[in-house]
Amino acid sequence: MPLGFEKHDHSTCIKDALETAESYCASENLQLTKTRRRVLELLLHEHKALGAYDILATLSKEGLGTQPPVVYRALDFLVANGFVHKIEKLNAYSACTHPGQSHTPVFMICHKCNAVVEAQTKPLRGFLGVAAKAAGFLIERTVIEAVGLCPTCQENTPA
Amino acid sequence: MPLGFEKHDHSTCIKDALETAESYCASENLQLTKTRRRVLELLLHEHKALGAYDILATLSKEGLGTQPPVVYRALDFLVANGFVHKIEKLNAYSACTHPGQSHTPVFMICHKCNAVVEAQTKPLRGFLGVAAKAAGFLIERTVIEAVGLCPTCQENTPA
DNA sequence: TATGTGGTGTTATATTATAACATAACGGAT
DNA sequence: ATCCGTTATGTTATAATATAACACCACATA
Repeated sequence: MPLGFEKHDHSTCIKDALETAESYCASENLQLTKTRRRVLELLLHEHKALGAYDILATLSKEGLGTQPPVVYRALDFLVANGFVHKIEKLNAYSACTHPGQSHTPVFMICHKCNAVVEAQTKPLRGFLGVAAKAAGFLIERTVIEAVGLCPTCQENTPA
Repeated sequence: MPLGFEKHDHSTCIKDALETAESYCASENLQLTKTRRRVLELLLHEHKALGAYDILATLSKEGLGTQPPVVYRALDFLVANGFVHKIEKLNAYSACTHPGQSHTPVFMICHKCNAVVEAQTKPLRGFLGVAAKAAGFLIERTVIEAVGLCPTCQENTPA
């Protein structure tokens, strides 16, 4: 399965993700406005997480707004609708690479190059569910993040 | 297994945890100074996460320091040595309830009453490890947090 | 045309965290 | 005993992240 640290045709993956977002918004009567679309695009261009203020700096240059609420509103929309995830460990945001699929995302964060890859691990949800059930806890959302070294940075950082 | 939302003898669990911390520090030549000890104590008194500035407010009343670095330094020490965990989702801190045991902690966070319970789920580490291995990723730390409703709040919040 | 809903613009502020530099306390090597 | 490295504390200032609150606008529809 495509787990993400490999090279790939990036322009295609951006285009696909934008199209998916557009058609989903159309079907759900959601407005993918100029600023929202641009924020999603900026995040799709990276395989790393961007801070809200990094994004705001770009929006600002492009005349799309200068104040924090501009970017936080766009991010709220994108997160609420599953196009973007917040990486809690980094207080930063990353485009969803499995849009449309309901999922319990797992993020692998390289602390050297800051790459962020979103993996799918269905069994994980099951195990968390079992632990939660034993405690009588009702899970609504999960945050699962692993911090470490991506394959490339392991090679360049020999033990 | 004791998963934590049940009632228990709280004064005993605080005392035990402090003693464990003390003997560990003694054996490792770590200094559990007055402020560090007090911060750990404050966190042990709660089964919820406290923000750094909440803790600082108490320290300040007690004459243990008034500036942010005071509490962040104490928290850094306690986190680095495994006595306290940071709850990333809340930007807050919670005393470790399994001190001394090497573990991949899983937190269940009630968004109604703010209770935080730390569970142990060994299999989870395994599954994350498998996913990471498939991606060639080397895990160093993990953040696993579930947000939802604790048993008590489920009862008081009928569907 | 009135009214509700959702989106934007803007000012101000809250919350969380760290940089940087000075001082102190202690232990071991010379 | 003094020098020096290490660790901890005190303090000022500021950085980084996030939200409250209110005014305005556009559009749909009753």
